[in-house]
Amino acid sequence: MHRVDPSLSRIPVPSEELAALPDGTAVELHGMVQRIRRLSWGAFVVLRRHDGLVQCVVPAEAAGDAMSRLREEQSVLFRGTLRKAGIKDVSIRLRTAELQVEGVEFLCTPDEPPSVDLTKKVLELNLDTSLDLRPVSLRHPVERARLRIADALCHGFRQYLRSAGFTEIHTPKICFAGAEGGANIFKVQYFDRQAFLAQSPQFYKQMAVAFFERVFETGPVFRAEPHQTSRHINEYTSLDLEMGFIGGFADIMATETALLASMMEHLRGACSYEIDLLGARLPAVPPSIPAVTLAEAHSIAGAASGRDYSAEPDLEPEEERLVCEHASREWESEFVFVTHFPTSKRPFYTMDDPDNPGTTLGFDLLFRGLEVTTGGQRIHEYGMQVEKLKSFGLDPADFDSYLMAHRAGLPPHGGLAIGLERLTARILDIENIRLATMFPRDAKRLTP
RNA sequence: GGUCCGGUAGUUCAAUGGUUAGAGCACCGGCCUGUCACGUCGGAAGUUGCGGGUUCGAGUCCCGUCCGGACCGCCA
Repeated sequence: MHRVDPSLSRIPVPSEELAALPDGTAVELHGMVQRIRRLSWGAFVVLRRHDGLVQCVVPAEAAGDAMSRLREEQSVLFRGTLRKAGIKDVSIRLRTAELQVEGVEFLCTPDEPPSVDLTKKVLELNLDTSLDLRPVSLRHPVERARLRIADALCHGFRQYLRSAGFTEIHTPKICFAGAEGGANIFKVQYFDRQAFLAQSPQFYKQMAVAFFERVFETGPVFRAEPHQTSRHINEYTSLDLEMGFIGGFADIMATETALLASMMEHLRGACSYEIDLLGARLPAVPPSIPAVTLAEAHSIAGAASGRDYSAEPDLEPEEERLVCEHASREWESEFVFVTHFPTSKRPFYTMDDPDNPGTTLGFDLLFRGLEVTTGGQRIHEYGMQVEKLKSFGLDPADFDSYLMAHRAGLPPHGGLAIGLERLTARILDIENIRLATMFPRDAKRLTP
């Protein structure tokens, strides 16, 4: 037996701390070689570290044959001293100092040069190429910065909800039945039975309301729909929450408003480098996000386009854009809630509005022309839920384990789900949400 | 699933139906150089997605097929 050496648990020094070190401090930096500019006396080597790029000065005499062995995408360990510098390149994170290298250790040299030019300021790849080459293309500073934004949003989501009395849960992704119904569910072989991939943590988070009152989850959900658009993928990250003891569905919208404000504040603080690099324009979350009914949304969109949408049971993508433009112009909000979708268009667990029969206490949140959230108040009474299942043509017996929670009593509750990739894409003004996804899954893409 | 658009070098793109299909970046070699999208000279790099057809001649026109994209349906 031997014990693990605890001193091996080293944390890479953040760039902010490097920037604060006095001139001449001896440091060791590891990383991968992002780009090399060879000069007569040596080379400038831009090192890709965990949190950003740093410029290193490698004199020819620094380490024997190091100059001739240097390659892009090598893993290296540089020993040297920090020196003040004024670096113009905004893709470099540490701009006030550089590493004067005195010793080089090569940890790994790639077998082939990268298949795309990672030294460019912007990786100008076709979407398909970028996705095919994901293990390489994501090494580019701009490409990986998008995922860092998504990470910060996720972190902000967790941080706010934990501070607001929510418990993080982890629900199964292999399920007996789907929450949303319909044919858009992936079947999987589960030993000798058929199971399904979760379309949503809906059932489980509702059950959890009875024991944790407020819960959230960040995890994958799966939709087997053959859609082929810039805003759909078949596996996406759902930022879910569910909360009990609500006074009405407006409580949920109010919670999302505070949540989004907190997430943006966190993002601004955690990702200033990435925000600058990507030229991201963070939205201001108003103290109160405007809300319109579906009927009002149709009327706003109709006035803008001259078309009549009033018979549509749902919002068309064009309407989402028009309503957002209207909200931005007239109400100074890039966010807008749309409420009261028809009963037939919302899942069976959605509560109907007793004051407006045929419509639901559900909402969508539109942001910069795209639906980024769906939420609503759920049915908490057993009898009401059984009746609605039947009216949807479903057999309550198929939902016995779900209805067990209703029979045992549930507080009035509701919740929502934010599409992480969609939110990220709209914040960054990315055309296709696949670029806000590390390894997107769609009808035509299963690798990498 | 429907409609429309596209597929040329590793990559991003050019190329009236008419010489040997070109350019930038990357790559390889030389020169220069505290660079920062470094500069400069040269080199290598192609089954024009695939199959058929029209034509004296097809990257280009036609048909089929494969792959991809946008929009729609559906949804976050």
